[in-house]
Amino acid sequence: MDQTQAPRLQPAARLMLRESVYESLKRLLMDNALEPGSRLSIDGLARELEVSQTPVREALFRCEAEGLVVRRPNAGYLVAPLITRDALLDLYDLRLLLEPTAAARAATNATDRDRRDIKDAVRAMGPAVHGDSYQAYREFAEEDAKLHTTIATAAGNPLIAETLDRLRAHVHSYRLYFRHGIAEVTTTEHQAISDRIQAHDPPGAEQAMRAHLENSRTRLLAAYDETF
Amino acid sequence: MDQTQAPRLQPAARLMLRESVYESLKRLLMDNALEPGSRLSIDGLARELEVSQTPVREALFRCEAEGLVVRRPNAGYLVAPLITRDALLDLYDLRLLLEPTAAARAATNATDRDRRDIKDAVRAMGPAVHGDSYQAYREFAEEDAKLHTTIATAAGNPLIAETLDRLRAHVHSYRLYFRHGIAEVTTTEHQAISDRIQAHDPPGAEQAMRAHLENSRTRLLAAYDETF
DNA sequence: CAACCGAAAATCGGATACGATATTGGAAAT
DNA sequence: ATTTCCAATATCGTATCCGATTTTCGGTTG
Repeated sequence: MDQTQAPRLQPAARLMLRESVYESLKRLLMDNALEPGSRLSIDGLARELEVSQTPVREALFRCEAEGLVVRRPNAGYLVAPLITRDALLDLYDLRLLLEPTAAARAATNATDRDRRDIKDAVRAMGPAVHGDSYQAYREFAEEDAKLHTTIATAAGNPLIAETLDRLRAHVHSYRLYFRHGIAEVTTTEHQAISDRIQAHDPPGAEQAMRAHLENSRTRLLAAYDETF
Repeated sequence: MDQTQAPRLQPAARLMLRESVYESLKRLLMDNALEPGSRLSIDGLARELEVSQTPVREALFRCEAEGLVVRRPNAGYLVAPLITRDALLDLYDLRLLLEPTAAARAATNATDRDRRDIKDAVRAMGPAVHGDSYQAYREFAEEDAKLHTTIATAAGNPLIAETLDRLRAHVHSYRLYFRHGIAEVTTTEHQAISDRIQAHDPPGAEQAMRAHLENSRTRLLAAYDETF
């Protein structure tokens, strides 16, 4: 019964190692633990995370597809730079095409379950602002993303929700606010959207969402311009 | 100077092997050379394409992200099933949210270069219909995708063009038409869109694009219902 | 002193082999 | 005919090696 093999700290963790590496990397990136523009060496990450290179490469591959890192052929990966001002405007432009419509549809199509989820998501965001730490804002950003996703899902076309998720708007704003400092948070705008959806008021929901996005864009641009 | 090494047929093809594997796989999938739902073994593909497993795994990873294949954890990959009728409706729903607006914007924002590209793309689609083969329709589908991308790009917000590309609408319709038989092709609708953009007529372009998408949806649904 | 050049070091893309684990398909048994 | 069990097979991750390219760094030159 003696172990002739070298002892394994993690005996072949069958829990989808590539996923956990991806999550670890994403967290490192989102928390700005890695400076935008700095290099990401494959086996450096492998050593740091104590896994082999295979799952690291797959995680980087995925992050590249999501725009979190950029690849230079035969020269490794870099942490993706912060979103530019122009790209930020494009992002909100697209959101303004999709989300007000989604909110209006949610006001008619949402199931009771959907409406409850939306109400819960708004309520969950109140306490998240308490702490002054980055961690607190991070939680807020995640809750915010969840609310918008819930509304888009309630609209009835899953493709719209997927498309919005893919924009990772909350990642960009989080990374910006991280540099600028904690932003004030407006629960009232979210409350207004939820109210109009609960009231089965499509035009109201659409308008509330549009106003929220436009205000959000203004706040984020102000943060951007103050930082740079 | 004698080569003690075994001769290499492709001396370390530095042309990004993962890319070419991805392209090969995508072509196999699009041409329905692989039945939807059938299994895709990693080293089976590796042997067939005469590469090692490493680039195959990365190509499959990418195809999974694009929805061309589906993965069952610890049990390999399957060729993704054809799009469902509901998903087809969702797809056109989203396109109708984005593309008419994009066409209207293109009518105002397009540069001279953009307008020329659009004109060329429409012109290129005339001859492509000639052959009766699948190959001919494949070329048409690619040209069609290019036209829509060009218009979206001319609208000025690259994020919109990316979003539309990611839907891979032409892949879905190609795979459907492949099963159903060759569909007739309407160049007149494309011509109308191009005309309105060339004439700097935003409402006209928007309307022409909307009509085109609605007709396209009708045609594709008819093909779908006849097939199943 | 700055700019350029070339060799060494680091790193990437890929190949290959191997172990552990999970799935699968078929034979045996109820 | 349905269930159980087992062997074959495939995936996922590890470890290691290789050629090619990129980067870095030191030295030479204008």
